[in-house]
Amino acid sequence: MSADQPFKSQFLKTMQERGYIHQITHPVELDEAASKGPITAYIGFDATASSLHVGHMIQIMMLRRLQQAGHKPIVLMGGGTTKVGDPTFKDTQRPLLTDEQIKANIDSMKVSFARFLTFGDGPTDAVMVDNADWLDKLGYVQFLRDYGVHFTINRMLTFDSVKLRLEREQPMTFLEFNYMLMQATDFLELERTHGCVLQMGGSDQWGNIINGVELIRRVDQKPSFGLTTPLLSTASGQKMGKTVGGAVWLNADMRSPYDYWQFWRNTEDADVGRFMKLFTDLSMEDIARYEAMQGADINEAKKVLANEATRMLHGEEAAHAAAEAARVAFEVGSVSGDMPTFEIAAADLEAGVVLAALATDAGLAASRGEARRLAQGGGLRVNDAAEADANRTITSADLVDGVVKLAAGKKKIVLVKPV
RNA sequence: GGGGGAAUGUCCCGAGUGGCAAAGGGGGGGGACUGUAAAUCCCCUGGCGUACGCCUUCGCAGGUUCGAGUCCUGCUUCCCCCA
Repeated sequence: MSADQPFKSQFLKTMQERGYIHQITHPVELDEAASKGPITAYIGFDATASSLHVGHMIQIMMLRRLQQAGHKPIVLMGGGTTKVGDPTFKDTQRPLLTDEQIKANIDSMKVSFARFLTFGDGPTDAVMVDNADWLDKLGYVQFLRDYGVHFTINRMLTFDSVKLRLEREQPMTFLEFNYMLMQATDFLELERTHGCVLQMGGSDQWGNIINGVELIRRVDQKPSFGLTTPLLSTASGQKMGKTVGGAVWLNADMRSPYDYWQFWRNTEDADVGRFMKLFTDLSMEDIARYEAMQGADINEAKKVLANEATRMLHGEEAAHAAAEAARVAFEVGSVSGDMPTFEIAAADLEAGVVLAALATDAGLAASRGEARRLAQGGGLRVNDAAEADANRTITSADLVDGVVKLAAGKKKIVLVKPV
């Protein structure tokens, strides 16, 4: 964990210099193991949504670094744990997902993983597993006898996740309390079936990861390791990952490559270097050059960051198109076909549509009232002209080059196209 | 089992005297300034309607009242104390 003694293994060296490491259970031993030969490591992902989002990127990138350094990554999908439902959000009882939904989610997420990892049967090829495969089969009594004996309540109560809850006098259910045991058995299972020796995750997972390490040591008398990443926030203290218009999904059908590019383009100055290290494959030397940029020049670095990040996820072509669309939109002030579009029946447009309704349907506002407020505040623009009256009708007379350009604020742009 | 508290604008925290679309934050959105950044300042933040307006909201279900987030009854969930 300390930066004082340099790591020997390529993997940890990279991890450290690029800023992925927050804590490691046994840094020296892990370094030793990783420098001797290929090791296997895993990260767990929930299957609650049909797409991963940028918040998952740091984890995905860790697995990528692992594979790049000649080791074997395992993607653990929480098919089993998702079935129970994450109890952390106790306020809103989230509707439980069906087996089919979970399966569909996993399939859908796999697409994104495949952009960053090479899957297959080779020694360093990534594999994907689903903890439903073993959690579903657990017998309660058997589970208690096999694993329950290795956990003391005394210790479990010392974990931050539990302690915080108790201090705030918030309820913690027994189910939730058992969660850490289930996660620990995941690690044990992977250690036995795949020879997995390392679990990685966000810093909030530290306690859970330790439990797994501990369990393996007690049950199988084998060493294993845990590594966590720092909590990612922007330089100004915001939680990383949100943007105008909600979650930044990785799947192209949920968030366009254009939006994804925009997300990275809007990175804060102070974060550019850090994000480049974490989210691109650029060399440390290149990054150092970009990091040195000052003032407005740093915008060039942001473009590079956006290009690289988008290229990895959506491919070279999509990245180019997104960059070009952005250039046209912001630097030329014109329109480009790669901007998000909203299709409307030509007949409807011919007849005329109330602007507030159109802006709402096109996704620029959540309701007509919001569109009205937006217009009154001067944030709604039609063909680049601010329009304070959201009640005016938009007709085919407003078409410019075959589209009506609607914008909410400076960055949310939608082209309305008659079909 | 007994006693005492709590649930508020469906993003979160949180004030609330019988007249309340309901204080104040945070978060979010927009504008100004800039560099598609940060910081700062200003505006907005339940839905529908062009509008006097209508509708829906304060755990759930009833009741008192011209009128209830506010009073009464029952229920649900959570917290604390006693057993």
